[in-house]
Amino acid sequence: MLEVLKQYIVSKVSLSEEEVTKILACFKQKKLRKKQYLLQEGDVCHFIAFIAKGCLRLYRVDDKGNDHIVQFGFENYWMSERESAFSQKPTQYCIDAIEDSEILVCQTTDFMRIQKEIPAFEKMMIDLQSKNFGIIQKRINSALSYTAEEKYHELLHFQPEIIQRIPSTMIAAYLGISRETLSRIRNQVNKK
Amino acid sequence: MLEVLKQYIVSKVSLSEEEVTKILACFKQKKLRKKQYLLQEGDVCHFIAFIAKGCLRLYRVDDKGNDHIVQFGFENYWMSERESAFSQKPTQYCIDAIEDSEILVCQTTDFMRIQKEIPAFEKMMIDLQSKNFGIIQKRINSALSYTAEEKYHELLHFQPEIIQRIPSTMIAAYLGISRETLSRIRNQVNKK
DNA sequence: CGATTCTTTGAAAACAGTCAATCTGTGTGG
DNA sequence: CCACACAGATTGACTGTTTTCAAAGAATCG
Repeated sequence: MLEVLKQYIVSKVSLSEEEVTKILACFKQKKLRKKQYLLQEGDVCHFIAFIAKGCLRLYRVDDKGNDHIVQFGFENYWMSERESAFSQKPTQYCIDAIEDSEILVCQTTDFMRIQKEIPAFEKMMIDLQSKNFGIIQKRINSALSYTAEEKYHELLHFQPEIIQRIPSTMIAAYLGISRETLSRIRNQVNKK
Repeated sequence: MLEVLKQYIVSKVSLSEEEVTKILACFKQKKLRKKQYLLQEGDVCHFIAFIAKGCLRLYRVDDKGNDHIVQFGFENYWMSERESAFSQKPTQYCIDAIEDSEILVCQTTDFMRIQKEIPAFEKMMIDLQSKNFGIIQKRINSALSYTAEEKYHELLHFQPEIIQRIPSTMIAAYLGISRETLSRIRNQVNKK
């Protein structure tokens, strides 16, 4: 399972064998069953996780009990709640597994340390974060400007993996529309 | 004008006089007239700017010509289009001044350099970014889950400065609702 | 002061949400 | 292997919200 992370790292940056080993040493394997929590509202997030297999979600539950999904994570994605991890304050979000998953977990403190020790690794993470920033900006944009149908088509076009793998209730919670509306849109699309 | 940035920095981290001078040396003053662009769609963003006075917006124009505002920036805020700045690719966003403004501009390359040279400064920026991440996550959440009226109330509560300073057309573009709807909501609120 | 831009208001139409009922598929236990 | 229960997905009718369009009113700037 560590092998997946190793492959991921060497594909992104060139590091010595030694450095790679040092990085991998900070991670612990963990298996998550479907629906199992990795982080719950009120916890402080002390980790960053790499997804070797499966898929997770980061979401928030509102007063009425509805959840709103901020982000999905699949194989080769990182998952964390940065706000809490940096501020060391309790989070308002949850993370759980959508499928049985295998992840590699690193404590925030260790993660900061290896970033400092291995600048190339730090650079990789900074690049990733700025890319992420772009994605999240795009997401704000589409949430603000698109109709339900347009949101669905955007997803179909840019993240078809989500549509294939994720149950539709969750897709609705990700797009900010009701299950029923999503269902109707799907039907229309299929008829065409 | 550099004084504003200096005050900002020393209030956040403790640095030697020398280090502060080194940082300030990377910034150039620039005045922006109201409506003047700092970044246009298609440009590559090579800078990060500190707002000493005034206010700016980061936004995107869609196919129909409507703009959608991702972010406002006031005094003591940083403004940049990170995605483009990191990837060195043309941006899809615009930045312009909402009021006559005074900003301090630093080239991305210089900025990266001083971050490396002065770790405390880097830490300050990383902290800031994670805080920013939290804000942006909250923004996704409210865009997905709130009605127009709830969005307005949230703004009134958490960012009253925006309501006081920004013309309402732009507030609507920020909340993802039409000007007319915003106008009606304002009226209802005033009557109560 | 005139011109332009921004804001408000009304009425109709489009859109999406809610509720309730039905349908589908999956897995479980008898 | 079947019957049943359960969760998820679909459908229809209705309701409520938001947009759109058009027109009028207010504010701002040169």
